[in-house]
Amino acid sequence: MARPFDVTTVEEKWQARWLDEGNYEVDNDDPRERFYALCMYPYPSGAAHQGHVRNYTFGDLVVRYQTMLGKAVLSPLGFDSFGLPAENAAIKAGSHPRLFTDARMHELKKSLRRLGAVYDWRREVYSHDPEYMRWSQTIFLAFLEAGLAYRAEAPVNWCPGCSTVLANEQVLADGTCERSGDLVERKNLEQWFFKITDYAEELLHDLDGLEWPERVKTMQRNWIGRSEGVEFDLPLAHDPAQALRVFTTRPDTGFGVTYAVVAPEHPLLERLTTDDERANVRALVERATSESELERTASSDAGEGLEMRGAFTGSFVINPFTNEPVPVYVADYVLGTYGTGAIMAVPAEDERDYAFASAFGLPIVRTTQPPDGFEGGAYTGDGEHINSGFLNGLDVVTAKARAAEYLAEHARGIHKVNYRLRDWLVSRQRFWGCPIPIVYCDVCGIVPVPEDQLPVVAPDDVTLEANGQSPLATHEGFRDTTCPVCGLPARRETDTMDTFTDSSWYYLRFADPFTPGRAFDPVQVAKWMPVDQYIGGIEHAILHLMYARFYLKALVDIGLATGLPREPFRRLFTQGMIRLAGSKMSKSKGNLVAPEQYYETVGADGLRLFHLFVGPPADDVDWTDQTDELIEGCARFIDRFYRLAQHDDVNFHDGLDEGDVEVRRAVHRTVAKVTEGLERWSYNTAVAAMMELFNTVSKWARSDRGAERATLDEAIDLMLTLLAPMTPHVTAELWEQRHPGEPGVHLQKWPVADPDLVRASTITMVVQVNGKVRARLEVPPDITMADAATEAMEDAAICAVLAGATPKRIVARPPRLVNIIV
RNA sequence: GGGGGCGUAGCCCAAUUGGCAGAGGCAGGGCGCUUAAACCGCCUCCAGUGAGGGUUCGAGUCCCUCCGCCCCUACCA
Repeated sequence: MARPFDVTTVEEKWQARWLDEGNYEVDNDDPRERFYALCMYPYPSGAAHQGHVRNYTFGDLVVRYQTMLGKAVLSPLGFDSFGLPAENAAIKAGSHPRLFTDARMHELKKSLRRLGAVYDWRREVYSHDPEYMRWSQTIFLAFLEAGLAYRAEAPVNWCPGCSTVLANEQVLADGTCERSGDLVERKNLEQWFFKITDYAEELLHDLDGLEWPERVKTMQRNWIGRSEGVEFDLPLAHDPAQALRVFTTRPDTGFGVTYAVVAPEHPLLERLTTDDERANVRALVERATSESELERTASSDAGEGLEMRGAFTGSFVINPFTNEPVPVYVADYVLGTYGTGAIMAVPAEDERDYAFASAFGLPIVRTTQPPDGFEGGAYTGDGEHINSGFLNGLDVVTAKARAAEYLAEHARGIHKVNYRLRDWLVSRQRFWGCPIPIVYCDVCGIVPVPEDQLPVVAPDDVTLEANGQSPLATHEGFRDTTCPVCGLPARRETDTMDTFTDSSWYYLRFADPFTPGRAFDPVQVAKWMPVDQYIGGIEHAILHLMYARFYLKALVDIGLATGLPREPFRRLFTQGMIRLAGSKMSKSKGNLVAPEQYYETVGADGLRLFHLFVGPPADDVDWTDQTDELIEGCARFIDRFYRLAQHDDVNFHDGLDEGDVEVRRAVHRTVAKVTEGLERWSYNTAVAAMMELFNTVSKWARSDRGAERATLDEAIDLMLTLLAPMTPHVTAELWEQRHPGEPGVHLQKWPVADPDLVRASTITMVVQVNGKVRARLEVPPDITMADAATEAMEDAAICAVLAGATPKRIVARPPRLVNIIV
């Protein structure tokens, strides 16, 4: 494509200049109003892909726009540089993850610079920087001291492919690893956990005050999974001094409890099991604990084999409502890790219980009257209680309260809130992560590495193998140490931390990486926090965003972030995914369309404009055969604008006429439209408004009569200003051509539309008769309801249509419309 | 199974939040420029809003039902 300027030369010139000028380096004592704009820092996987381009285009627009509004904008960037891909690649290539990562980071940085995005690079943070690791480890130890980090044996998700433990969040619904796709196994291991569950209620509650997409808030609410109910005792029939403790959200259905179920891991199971049933129970427990989640659920999904998933223990417990004994089963559909690990089963009002009862031939007693015509098994809706003694006749809400009171009196019942959220498992049996700064001493136990010995950094000469062991465990020089307390031989922790720990506090480090001797100075950080606009992918809706929220709350509580707000991200925007042939464009799928090729042809500005223009920023983008044509269309607009700004084919006249004033009106209306578009994330319509204005101005200036000079100058300068955050290179270049020696376009004040010009002198009012458009009138914008009706009725065309008929009703919505009903 | 979102022209998308369905772009067609083509400039074609019903003076927009696609989640008692 022949272009009116050399894209590469112009873009490189300005990229270099922005780096030199340092206009986007802001100090913590900057007197301007503050704005913290943050894009999720990337995992360095090599050159930027279209997802990055989209993300950082939006981010850069926000940074430049807010700066032009006169604010001091904090715009930092760093790299999420620990993680599995680098380690796996290093194993394959026989090199070191650091070499690999550093190269990729360099590449990505270059590629982002090529996009024209501006950052305060003095604040750069990357996870594997020993200086960053020092504070990641300090925070771990602070959590430990505060009781927020603990060690426990737990059944964990073990991925044989990645040879590491995974967090629940990293296991897909089908029981496979989100990364490698391998079937996840269950294993019991001693692991480190963070007590995120201590914050479950606050994490849930504080969502209300955040300007986040509802979708993301809903996902977090579901993940936390708060449920309210009653915990109470089911006394053992053969030994009433002992009881099985259960949790239910439906105490009102107590009269319908026909059996109870304990999880295979339940501590009482052994005692509940009678000799006759022992073999069956053992077989079930064996199967349940060894099978993967996928195998466990496969049978129920197929609707068969449910009888394989449970067994009678031989024992009975007393239903406190009926005082009748009911059998106790063990079944794998009850989870050992939720509630009390045991349930009362009400087949008539719970679908899972219904299916189980049906398979085992257990009685089903309705306690809630289903509506007429209800078909199917369990009825979980509201209704009048039946077969329920003192609860008969009540609705569910009332019956719940009454039943809870009863249980409190007769079965040690207490009101209880349970959460689905589990504590955060942070241990990883991998090399390329931040080492957990702990020493195990036979005498002193778990000993934190003293602060003056931090950071604990992994040695370079480690043999990396995917053999199921922490690579550091095989390195004697690292593993074997002495106890910091007693000096006797001791062993280091050889696991590393989940990389989500790194991204849980990087936004704090960005705000103050300057204060020596600490992770950050809360007083400095408080000048910026919370992040005013956080931008990233929807894929982080649960994990990263939940962990980061937890970290900040915890850091405030333990005194490392005193005075800071308890929520890190005030406003969140999640951009749409780029998809190719229906699936997400990603490196792992190998379906990338590299941005590099477009830098050469349409330039960064062209590609940026495309991402802004293609559709609403929150929507997914389908990359199709036509996409290249759309991108070229964006470049074409830039070229057209460039020529107009250079007065190609433009004619001039002296003295302001009505046509010139109309253009001024259009310009100022566009200022208002674009500003509104940028404020409400409607970048596509903002770009469209620019194109529309361009068409208007171009036709006017290139007509035979031409343009009035000052009007054209104002139009072009304002257009340059409005486009400056979108296509920074070409606007900077043109501004410099037009205003040599003056401050650049990005240092200009964001324009404010002249309200007198925005207001139209007249507006077209539609007159309808019975909803059909019969006339259009030019009326003043502030026409009154009465005048609008009168003018409509007096219009000749309307009179003709009415033909003397008297209107039944006149609906006037001045100045837009009058509808006459006859 | 549960939760959420989306369906407007051949394609990507607008529509003052209940008021004339079309702002912008892509593709297509025509004309001009050109020896010619590309580039460039101008002009132009194209849907009644997935289907059906309801509320309303008025529905793309609100409410039901259905169809199609997408995302999240999944034994949490």
